[in-house]
Amino acid sequence: MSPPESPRRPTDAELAILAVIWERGRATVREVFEELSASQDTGYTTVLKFMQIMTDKGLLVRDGSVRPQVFRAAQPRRRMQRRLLGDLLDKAFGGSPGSMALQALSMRKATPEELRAIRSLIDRQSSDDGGAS
Amino acid sequence: MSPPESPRRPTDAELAILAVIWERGRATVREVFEELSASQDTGYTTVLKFMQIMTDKGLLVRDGSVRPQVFRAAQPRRRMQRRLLGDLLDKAFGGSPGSMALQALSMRKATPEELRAIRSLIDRQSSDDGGAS
DNA sequence: CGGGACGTACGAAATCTTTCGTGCAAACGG
DNA sequence: CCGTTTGCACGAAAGATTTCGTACGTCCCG
Repeated sequence: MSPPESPRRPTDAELAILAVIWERGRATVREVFEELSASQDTGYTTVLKFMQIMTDKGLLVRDGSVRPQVFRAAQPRRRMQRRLLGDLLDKAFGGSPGSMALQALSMRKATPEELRAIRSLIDRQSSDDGGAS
Repeated sequence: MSPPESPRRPTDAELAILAVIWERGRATVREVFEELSASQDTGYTTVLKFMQIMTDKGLLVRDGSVRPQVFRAAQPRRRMQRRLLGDLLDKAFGGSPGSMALQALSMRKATPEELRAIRSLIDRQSSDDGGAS
């Protein structure tokens, strides 16, 4: 009925909760609360309320069959990352992924493994281009 | 007085206005309005109001000495991009710039020039990392 | 059994964002 | 000079987000 097909973009507070759940795979309200309250000042019922809202929005899936009910992310982390990145790409980077990637990389150092993966992706895209210089 | 040193993060609507101003360097309310109303349904005074708010927030700088007053971005595009990217990096990518860059690049194809720049940046970081202490 | 701790739902206040309407001043054309 | 158009500021409504208080149910311990 209510849960829409395309979940609305998560707000900041929702994203903080999602981050915890993505990390753990699944979590109870208390688990999320414990983890969040370590870094920020928040109340238990506040977290609970958000998780209820997020379930309504279709961001989370709830299993109410067990006593402390457990929640999971409705969408995999990757898909959400992709969405958020795409939004930002259009809104702030004029649709230029290269500029975005460049700045992401210059912000902090990536792991050698990631660098390797990026290089490989770039090589694939470059060959497409066909440039003997 | 009011204009804080670190301007608050722009909202979606504000970002749309900033995008126009970044593109042009400077703009009047009407110019921004014309450009925005081409793609979305918005009113002139709505745009004006936003630009006033953004000036208060320190996102824009206003020159009221000329008749249609002109606005400029208080911060260069780059700095804002960096900020937004940094936010997203922490909130949705677990602080991993590599993962972020990888997904940005796999979303759309970047220009050869950008690819070249990225490769060069990666090379620099790789050598840094692997080498002697 | 009774009291407390834990879990859940709900409502609503407090804020922030988005959108205009209105009032007024300046500039412009005839 | 007078009516129209353009520009600007302000206030306030409508919507979205964030934050809890409160009420209630269940379960466990003594």
